Order: sequence, then structure tokens, then C-alpha cells
Amino acid sequence: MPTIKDIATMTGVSIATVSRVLNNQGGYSEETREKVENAAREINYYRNEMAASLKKSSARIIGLIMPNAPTLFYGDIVEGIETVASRNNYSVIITHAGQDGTNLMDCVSLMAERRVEGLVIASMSLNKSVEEQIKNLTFPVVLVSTCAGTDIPFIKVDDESAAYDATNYLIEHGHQEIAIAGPNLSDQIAGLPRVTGYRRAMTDHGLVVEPEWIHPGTFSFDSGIAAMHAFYNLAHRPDAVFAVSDDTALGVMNTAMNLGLRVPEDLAVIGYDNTRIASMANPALTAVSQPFFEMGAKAVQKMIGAIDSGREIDSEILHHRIFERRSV
Amino acid sequence: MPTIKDIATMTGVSIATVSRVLNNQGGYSEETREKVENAAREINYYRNEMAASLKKSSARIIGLIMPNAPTLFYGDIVEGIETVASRNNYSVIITHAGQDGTNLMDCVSLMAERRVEGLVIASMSLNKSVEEQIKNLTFPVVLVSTCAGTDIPFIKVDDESAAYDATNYLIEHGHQEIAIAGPNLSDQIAGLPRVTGYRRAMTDHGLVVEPEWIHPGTFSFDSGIAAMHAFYNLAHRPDAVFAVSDDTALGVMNTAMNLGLRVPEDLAVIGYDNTRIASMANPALTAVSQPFFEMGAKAVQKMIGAIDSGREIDSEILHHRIFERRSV
DNA sequence: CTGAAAGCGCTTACAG
DNA sequence: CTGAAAGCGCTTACAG
Repeated sequence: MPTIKDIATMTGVSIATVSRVLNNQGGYSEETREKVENAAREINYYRNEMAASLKKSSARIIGLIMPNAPTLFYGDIVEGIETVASRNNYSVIITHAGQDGTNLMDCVSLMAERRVEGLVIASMSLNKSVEEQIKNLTFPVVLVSTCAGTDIPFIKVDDESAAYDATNYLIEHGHQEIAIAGPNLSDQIAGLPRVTGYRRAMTDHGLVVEPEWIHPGTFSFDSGIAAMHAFYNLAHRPDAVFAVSDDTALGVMNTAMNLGLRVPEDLAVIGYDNTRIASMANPALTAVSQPFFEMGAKAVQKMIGAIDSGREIDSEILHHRIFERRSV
Repeated sequence: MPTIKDIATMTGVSIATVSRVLNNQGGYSEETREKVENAAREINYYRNEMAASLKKSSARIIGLIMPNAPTLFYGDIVEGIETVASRNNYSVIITHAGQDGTNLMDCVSLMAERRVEGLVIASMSLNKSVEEQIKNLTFPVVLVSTCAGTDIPFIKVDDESAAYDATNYLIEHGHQEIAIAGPNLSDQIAGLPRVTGYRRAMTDHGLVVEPEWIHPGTFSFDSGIAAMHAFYNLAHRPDAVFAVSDDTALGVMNTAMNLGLRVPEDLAVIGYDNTRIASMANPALTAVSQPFFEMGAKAVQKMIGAIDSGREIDSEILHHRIFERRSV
């Protein structure tokens, strides 16, 4: 590809001058400007960002690490991040760390090698060695829709409180026999806190929680199906379920209806995430929201603030909200 | 951040030697190797890929440009691309070109400046100036789930033929009064060809197409709702509909059921895309598939092949397939 | 087995 | 208004 050297040769000026006009630095004659710009256009010149970045030691790249999970909110997080990144002239480089974050350390290393100026890690849990690795990084890292034991800044919803509110919403709508479907009990971030919130809401209202009403899973559609089948066969059948994801909620709802139950008359269902399928379900799904686009956008805003100021990033708990539709 | 120079100073060897051991080039003593590796670990060294890329004039980056559309298949395309990219030690840098590809030219320029070695553009239509710009690029470009008038290579399904098969499937299942919902009629790639395929299937079977049975839209859920309301009020009401996306299909299905029609008994519905919501709908949606993950994966495979061999990329029409579920 | 040196394509003081 | 030169952090022939 052509370089500023080529343009310099074509126009008879130095590469310094070429660089100046291409960067609109001012301090050259109108005539020079035209000559250079024409030459650049003529040979189809594109500045070599890598070279410029190397010189300036600033690549204006933000890294994004996501799990390999075919989730519906995937795109929203990416768009939130990319939108504010590009608005600030940052590019984003994306990588996947496997379902369980197996090669998360490699991903982080790759980002460091690419000299990202900031890194966001979305929706994954970190083990000790990764936390250690991150602590030694020289650029800011922010977690989105997840958090870590240590002081790595994060942006997320308060899962326990969101689960509490979801359960509470069901109670306020007259339900007392409420089950929870789909939580992964070995997930400290999105699993356990949601069942804790659920339990707390039940206890606060003096309601009993039958052990069978807690049906664990993997946040998936299939988890919802399995949970609903189990609930249906219970002697003491719940009349409402808090599903820990929208996917799970649809599994529950569909199964319930196929079993002859009416939603919400015989069984109320509330979901979690408020992805686009919530409004596309039938009946439309009432759900607690995680604002994914906003999480991504905010993460990058804070990151850029940190890059510019040199200050630390503050964690932030984003507000959740219940979107009322027709499933309760 | 530390550089090889720091390691050289620490260990008393030259930067050349440091570079060699860090790249496992061989040709140094075991003792040197250990010294260098220990020093690197100690100071938390990460190679500066930008510098290395500049020197080698190869950044091992692939660019991806996508529309700003909150679609369900978004993640699948990205994952397909990133999976085979990372397997080949390429990173992927992603950018959004707006709903209508407004700033597509800027995105392409940005990718050129970042010195990507290949570029995939997904699901967007290109105007003349962008096509011109692409033609002058020195790295391969491949289109995914779209195509252009010119000879830019693409990977996609044959929309007309897929639409033909979808309509045909409905006919084979005993339907004769078939409508089409949701196509954007000014979309030359995903809109028009699908209505052409639909029309051709109808004609081939000697079936009439009432003008009102073609209800245009924007491939959205809402388009499906609007279409179904319109169909419902027709004197000559269709008994099956081919929806041009899964989203549209859900809009049609939900509306039909809310209007008191049974799916598939009173109204059969077939979708297009076969995204994850197809199996999560109730009844589960029968749909023609676009293999998004595969499209992305194949695009990068071909691209890397082209980068390595210097040959052109061949366009490829991927097979579509009908996933039979319960909505027909 | 190791090092000095050139060079990738830029930017930016410094000097005039 | 313009240029010569240094330098960003690497890699890699070349020489020993």
C-alpha cells in the first residue's frame, strides 16, 4: 500500500509536510495542501494507523471479551460498546473466551499484546489467576453484567435485588406459591444471588418455599421446560414462577400451556433480562430488565474517562425495572 | 509498558536475542532462554503486536462491518467469524455502519487504516461509491448474507429459491391461499427476490396471488402484526402465510392467535432465518434457515485462503433448508 | 550462539 | 512555511 513517502516523492515535499497536511495540522501553503491531498487521493492512500499508533503509543482500540454463548443480548452489549467507542474514535476488537471462559487468560494476553487502551469483559466469571493477571495490567478493565471478588470495577444490575423485586411483583399480584426456574447454583454471580433474592422476598412475606420449587438449570430455554414439567407433577403445584432468564421463562410458559395451563390465569410467569423476545412471546412476557446496551455504553464511557483522566473507574449498579406485559 | 529493550538491559543480552527467544526461534543457549523468559515474566512483558505487525507488514486482523440492527442472528455471524479467525491467529475488529449503511464508506476507510488483511461486510447493501471504494482496496473483501451488483464475492443463501421452497412447502401441505408478510420492497437483496420466489411458486402451481396477499414491511415483528391484521380483514382471507423473517412470523402468529385463529389449523405460518426464537415460539415455528454461523465461518476461511494464496475468493450459495416444527 | 544495524510508516520537536 | 532527524518497538538478514 502507498505510504506518505510515495506522496512526498510525487509532490516534491518532505514526508513531514505530507504528514502535516494529512493530519490537518496547519502551517503549510494552500498550494502544498492541494498538491498533497490530490496525490493522496490519486494513489488511494490510507494512513497506516499501526505506524501512527506506535509512534504516538496510543492505538485507540478497546478490547471486548465475551463468552461463546448464543444469547439474545449479545448484540446489545456489543452495540452499546461500539457505539460510544466509535463516537470517540476508538475501534473495538472482539474475542470469545469459550463457554466457561477457558481461554480467558489467553484472550486477556492477546488484548494486552494488541495494546488496547481499555478492556471490557462481559458476562463471564473470572478465576483467581485471571484476576491476578488483570491486576497487573497497565490499562483499565471493566466488567459488564458480572463482577469479581476483587476490586475490578464492574457495571451490572443488583441481581439479588432484581430477583427480590421480581418475586415481590408476583406476590403483589396475589401469588403465594411461587417457584424459581433455571438458576445455575454454582454461578456465584447470576445464579445464587437470584435465588437468595427470591428466598428473601418469600420470607419477608411469610411465605414458605418448598424445596421442589427451586428448580436449578442453566438459564436456558430447556431449563424452563424441565422445570415446568417438574413443577407440574408436584403435589403442591406453584401458581407462579420466577424464571431466571427470558429464555427460561419461554420454556416455562410454552410447557405450561402445552400442559393445558393458561398463562397468566393458571400460572403467572415473570422473566429476567427483558430481551427482545419478551415482547415477542405470546402472551407477551413480563420481565425484569438488564439494560444491556446501556451497560456496554456506560462501560466505555467510564473507560474513556479513566483513560483521559488517569483515574480509577467506579463500579456502578444500574437500575433494573420491571416491564409489565401480559404473563402475570 | 515494558519492551524487549528492558529485558535486554536486565539480562545483558541484545534485543535481537530477546526477540529470538520470545518468538521461540531457536539458536540460543538454554541458559539465555531461561534468563530472558524469567525476566519477561518478572516485568510482566507483553509483546507489542503493533510494532511487530508494522515490521512484518501483517497485522493478522480481519475487519467486520455490520448494520446497527438488533437482530437475533447478529451473534451467530460474529461468532462464526471470530471462531475461525482466532483459530488462525487472526483478531477481529468490528464496526457498525448504521441502519442503512450511512457511514459505510467511513467504516471501510477505517478498516483500511487499521490495515486489516481482509474485510467482511455482513447483511448490508452497498451503493455505487462504496463498491467503487472496495474495488480499489488491496485486501480481499467478502459479503455475507448480502451481495452487490459488481463482482465482489459473497456468501449467501439463494433468497428467491429459499422463498420458492418455503411457499412450495405450504402448498405441499395443502394450502392454496398463501400470503407473504413483511418484505421490504425496495430491498433488492432480501426483499424483492423473496416475493419473486413466492410468486413463482404460486404461479407454478396455478395458484392466484391476490394483490392484498402481499403485505410489505421491514422484516420486523411489527410488520408481522400489521400484515396479519390486514389479512384478517380481507374478504378472501389467506389460510397460510410465508413470513420473510422469524420476527415477522411471530408477529403474524401471535396476532392470528389473539384474533382467535388456531395455528396451524386455521392458519399455517412459515418463517425465514431459523434463528433461536423459532424453536422458542409456541407453536414452534417451521422456518427456512439461513446458516449464519456457517456463513461467517466460511467467509473467513475463504478469506484466509485468499490471503495465503493471493487468489480471488469464489462466491458461494449456501444451502438453505426447511426446519419442520409445528406451525404448518 | 550472539550482536549491530537497518527498516517497517508514521509523528514531532527542533531549526531555519 | 518547510525539512532533516530521531524515535516508537519490534524483526531479520548479515556477520562473526
